[in-house]
Amino acid sequence: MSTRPLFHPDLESVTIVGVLHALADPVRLAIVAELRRARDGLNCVETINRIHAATPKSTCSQHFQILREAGLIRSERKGVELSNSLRFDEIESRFPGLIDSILHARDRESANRR
Amino acid sequence: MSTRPLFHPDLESVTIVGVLHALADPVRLAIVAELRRARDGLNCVETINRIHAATPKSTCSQHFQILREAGLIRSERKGVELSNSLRFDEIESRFPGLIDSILHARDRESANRR
DNA sequence: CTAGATAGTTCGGTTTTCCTGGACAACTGA
DNA sequence: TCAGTTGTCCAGGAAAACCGAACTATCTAG
Repeated sequence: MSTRPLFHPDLESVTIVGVLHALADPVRLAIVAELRRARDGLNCVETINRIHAATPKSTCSQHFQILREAGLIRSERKGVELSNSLRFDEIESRFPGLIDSILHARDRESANRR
Repeated sequence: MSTRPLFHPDLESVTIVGVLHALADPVRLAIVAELRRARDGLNCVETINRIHAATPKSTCSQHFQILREAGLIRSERKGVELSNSLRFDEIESRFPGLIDSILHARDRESANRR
């Protein structure tokens, strides 16, 4: 793993278009849903396992990078792994209700499919 | 203008990922914001004028197509033009609160920029 | 300390998607 | 019939996504 510092935009430079783009992918949306549910940070592998996605490592790495640079998640190095968590309170203060209304919409869709 | 029929997905096959992808573009998001505000259908040129976008015609045509095929707007031919309107009530019944929370987030962002 | 295993990243090539100018089709009004 | 307007289609080039393979960094067992 590289030791290059992880870039996290500050809240003011988080954009809706960036957020929507980051969420406009089934895997990334599932990652965010999972991180929303989780109490503590989750590493990438664990997150991907939980959402039952068979996505190649390099693609996952990219997905997390996109989420991070959109300002949706925060990733801290913990030894070999990253501890990823949703920047929920921050996003909530900038765009109240946004995340949950999107996640709620996703839940409704999968509920309908059954 | 072609006379080929315009495809509109029915409500059940509208997906959040599709919706988010359609909205993850500044021009398309502005179009939706404008159509949300408008009482009646707006044609493409008029819509683009109102949002002050200097976007080439062919690109606009594609933007409207993407919004239409994501299920967000309905377009009816009225002579030489299209009358575009937001499928607000439908989307609202499938994904309650989604559209407005996204548009609200967009408003907040542009309010902050001033 | 070394070997092996694990977590992520980087690189390069392929595929896919996006953007746009230019030609075109359909309608309208003069 | 002709000019102007609205929108679509097409084809290219540009940009972004995807993914295998090689690599780095860290941890653990022996």
